[in-house]
Order: sequence, then C-alpha cells, then structure tokens
Amino acid sequence: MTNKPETRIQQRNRAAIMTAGLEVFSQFGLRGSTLDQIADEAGLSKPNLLYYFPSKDAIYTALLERLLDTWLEPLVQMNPDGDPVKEILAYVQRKLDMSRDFPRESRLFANEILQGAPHIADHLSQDLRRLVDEKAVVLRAWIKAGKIAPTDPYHLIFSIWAMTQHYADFDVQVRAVLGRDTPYDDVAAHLEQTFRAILRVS
Amino acid sequence: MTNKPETRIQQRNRAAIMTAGLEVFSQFGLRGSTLDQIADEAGLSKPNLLYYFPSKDAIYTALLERLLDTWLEPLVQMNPDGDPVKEILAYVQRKLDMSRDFPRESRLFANEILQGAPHIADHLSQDLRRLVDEKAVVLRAWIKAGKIAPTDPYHLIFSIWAMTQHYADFDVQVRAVLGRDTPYDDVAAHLEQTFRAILRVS
DNA sequence: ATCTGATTTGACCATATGGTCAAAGTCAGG
DNA sequence: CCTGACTTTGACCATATGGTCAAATCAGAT
Repeated sequence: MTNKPETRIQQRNRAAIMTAGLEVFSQFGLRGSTLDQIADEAGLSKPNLLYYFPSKDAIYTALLERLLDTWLEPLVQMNPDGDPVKEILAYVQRKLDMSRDFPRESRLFANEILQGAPHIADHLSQDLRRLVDEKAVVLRAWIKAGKIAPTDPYHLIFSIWAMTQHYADFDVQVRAVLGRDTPYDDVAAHLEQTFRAILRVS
Repeated sequence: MTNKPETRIQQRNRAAIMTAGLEVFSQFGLRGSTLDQIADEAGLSKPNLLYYFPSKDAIYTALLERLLDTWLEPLVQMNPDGDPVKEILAYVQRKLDMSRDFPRESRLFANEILQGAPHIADHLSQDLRRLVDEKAVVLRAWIKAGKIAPTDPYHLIFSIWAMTQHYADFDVQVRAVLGRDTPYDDVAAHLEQTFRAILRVS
C-alpha cells in the first residue's frame, strides 16, 4: 500500500504533462486533443509520456479531479456568519480572480460541461449540488433577515458563475469587442457595482 | 453565375446534414467530431454526405455562417428610440429565448469561442465589434439622459450574454444542481428582476 | 567503477478517420 | 419507357492516432 515517494524526475515530468494536458485539453477538449500534441507541449516523446500516465483519458481525468476541489473552494469559503453583502461580493471577487489567474482551468471545465459533463456528472449532482443547496439555505436566511434583496438563491449563484467565468471562457470575444486585453480591474469594479445593485434591499 | 435551383432531395439532405452537424459539432467541437458520426446522425453514408459538402470543414463553416446573423439579430433589434429599460429587458428576453430554443447553436458558438474562435476571429473584431460599439453609444445616451443607471455599457452587454447563454451552455450543470430541467419561466423572471435592479436609477 | 532500477526511445501495430472514385441505382421530363 | 442528369454506395487509400514493446540509456547508491 505504501506507494514509493516520487523521484525528482517523476515530479517534474508528471507536472509537465499535467500542464501540457491542461493547455491542450482546455483548447480542444478530450476528443479533439492528441497525445502527440500533449507530448510535444510537455517536451517529451509519446512513449515517454505514456510511461507516466497509462492513457490519454488518465491525464484528462487527473486534470479534472485536481480542478474540482479548486473550483468549489471559493464558494465553500463563503461564511454564513459574515456580513452578507460583503461575503457575496468577496465570493464574486474570488471567482473573478480564478478566471483571471486560471483561465485554462476554467475553459477545461467549460469544455467538459459543454460536452455533457460525461466525466463529472456524478460530481455535479452530488458534491456540487450539496454545496449549492447548503449555500442556498444561507442565502435564504440572509434574505429572510432582510440583509439582501429577495431573489432566487440558485439563480443568484448561477449569475455569479456566468458573469465571472464569461471573462475566462469567452476571453477571445471580450478582447475582440474591446479591442484590447481584458481589463480585469474594470471588470472587478463593474461586477461589484452590479452585484451591489442586485443585492440592495429596496 | 446562375446556380441552378436545388432539387427536393438536395434540400432535404443538405438540411439533414446541417442539423446532424449542429448536433455533433455542438457537442464535440470541430476536431472532436467525425464524418461518420455526422453521416450516421444524418442517416446518410459518408460518401453520400461528401457529395453534398466538400469536407468536414465546409459543414462546420456553413453552420457557423448561418449562425452568426441569427446570433446578432437580438441585439440589432434593440431600438434606440424605444423605452430604455423596456428595450434592454426585451433584449435580455430575446437572448434567453435563443438559449432555450437553440441550445445547440449556443453551444456550437461557445465551442468555437473556447477554442480561440479560429474561424470567426474576423467576424468578432469586425461585425460584432461594430455592432456592440454602436449599441454602446445608445446605452451611454440612455445613461446620460438618466434613463438607466450609469454603468459600463460594454460590460453590461457582456453580463447579458453571460447570464443568458449560461443556461444553454451549462445546461447540464444547471440541471444537476436544480435536480430538474431548467425552468425557463423562473429564469426569465429572475433575469428581469436582476436587470431591473442593475438598471434602476438610484 | 559497477550494479540496479528508473527513464527514454525508435520501431511498430491496429484502428480510426478524412476523403476519393468508379460503378450502380434512381428520378423526372420527354 | 427512355434518357440523361442526379444520387448513392462499396471498396479503397493515405494519414493520423492511441497505444505497445524491447532495447538502449541514465541516475544514483554502494
């Protein structure tokens, strides 16, 4: 049961493969990516790559798995005992930070969902659903307490996901329309203003 | 120059191929889809399919082209002389209708953008950009006239795109979290409330 | 320096895939 | 029911792709 510790080479190469896989898969999806592409990107030969991972699928799965926890974390952190508006705005901010700092992860996830989430359907309807249910209760409590405007907590969360991830997943479009790199400071300001308006008790 | 009129068979088969291509490409992207898959879905043999379209790329391109106009239409319709809030809400509604009625088109587009929009980069930075610029001017005028809250018109439009398309592109996730089919009536109500809040002049 | 296990690779294989082609089948107008 | 144009297909091809394997090379402990 005790799996031997990884050698330095294993660490380096496995990491290189994961990074390469992320780069390629996030752009072309599982079926649209090739081992040669990934091997190239990782600076390894194809057989060498398959020495570290048993198959293309294994790389993809490993990536998704690593991603999932990271992906939920910002929502997990939303504190039921904190100030409601502050907590929600902080969540929005954290999500936006993820789009800015991990756009490839965001696109990998988007790709998987677009294709019907064949690898993570369970995770979505189990862990994700449970987490959202739990936070929906918190949001409802905040609404009942008159701390934020009455609104459907589920759709509120969807709105946050949609608006923040849009800047990673549709980055090309955003840049094409704006004619320059996505100005994340402006986006942060805009989203704060937007969610303040949505949450404001009238 | 006068291209002969299409026979009934041509019409039927070309339509079947387009529909099949939409179904397959929207799920797996260009590189992840195969001619066999599309031929199957269309109920044709592969050589027969290639009798109507010269290549896989041609089908994909034809689909994208047909999609683009449709995609801009809702924004085009936003009337500078109408009531600002009403116009924007109607635009949101039209966009949401598209997500509900044409989810495959939405996902096809999302897939193309995710992959860096290699086939429509020009279109984005030309037509789309021009249209958005034009509508941004309108939005700014409405803001200046005090009809809607001051906000960045570009990011306002991005928000509309993000929130409406989310329900088509991430449908699997939405359904997993809600535990049932996407309730578009609820979504419509939620988005109306949301954008009223965003636009409300305080 | 040597030995051992870890690492790398060239050659290879079976299958999948985009695409071609000539021949066969079908349809509509005369 | 004939004919020429339109449609369909089985067989085929070149290349791409996921994956294997035995041999070669390398790193580090002794």
